[in-house]
Amino acid sequence: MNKDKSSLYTISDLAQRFDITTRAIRFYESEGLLSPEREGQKRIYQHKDYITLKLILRGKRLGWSLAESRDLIQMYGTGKNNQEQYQKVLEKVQESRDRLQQQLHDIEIMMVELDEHEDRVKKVMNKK
Amino acid sequence: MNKDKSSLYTISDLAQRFDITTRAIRFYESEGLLSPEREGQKRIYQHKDYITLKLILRGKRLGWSLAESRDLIQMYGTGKNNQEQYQKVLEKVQESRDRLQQQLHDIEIMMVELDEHEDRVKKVMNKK
DNA sequence: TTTAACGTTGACGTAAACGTCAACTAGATA
DNA sequence: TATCTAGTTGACGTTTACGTCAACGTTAAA
Repeated sequence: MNKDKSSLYTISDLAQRFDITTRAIRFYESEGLLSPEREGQKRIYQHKDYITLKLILRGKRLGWSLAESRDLIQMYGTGKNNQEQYQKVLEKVQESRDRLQQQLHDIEIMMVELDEHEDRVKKVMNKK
Repeated sequence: MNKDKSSLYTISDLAQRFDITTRAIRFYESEGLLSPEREGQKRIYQHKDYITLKLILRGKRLGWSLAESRDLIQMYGTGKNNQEQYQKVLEKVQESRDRLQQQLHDIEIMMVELDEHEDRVKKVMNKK
């Protein structure tokens, strides 16, 4: 296991890589999702922080709140076998899957209805 | 075409059917998504309003803003061939589809990683 | 040594989608 | 007639996830 220099980032490094603002990154820290090292007063981020940010943003895409993502991150972070926390995360994942299922259904219907609408409009236009 | 009495609803009728509050329904009206008839000062909803509410809630599930759903609803409402509006809606639908694709990918990875995490935790426990 | 570039900590502002509460009205019922 | 039960219109409050200053501290280059 080697400590690779390339796995050190400044806050703006990370902001660029993930296309978010430094403000957002600091906010995630204030919410307990990140806890970077310091060098003086400056934050220094390591590869694990990079991974955490990936988890945060993935959670966001799935509609998770930051508090919910925090649970997931803590679970990975401790490495302990916190069964309760694990179950909570599993439930969240299941919820997300169900929501996705519903959304797939919604989108399907919406497209059918849009097609039908197009057909109706075209028919009306031909009558003229 | 018959005007069915059963297709008339009070605001709390609709609230019950869709499991939302009357406040929400009034809010949708104030945002220009609904425009029910009045009987005195009371709102009377018809079947088309029921349909509109269905569109609103489906939009919400897909992460659309009320303003976005309003475009969709207006499009259906006018019955006119507003090509520009139609294109805007189509784009929105496409966006939703893309987002869903990404989410499906995210969920898949998340589940794999949870599995891996479980395995690691179990291995550590067996070592003891 | 001054000026950039980058970083830090408050603190207040913002947007969307309602929730909550107050004050009022109208119709139905005891 | 008194009291429910629903409904109505403001108006202000709430939550989440940051955006946007302001004021200040390093560090490095000109």
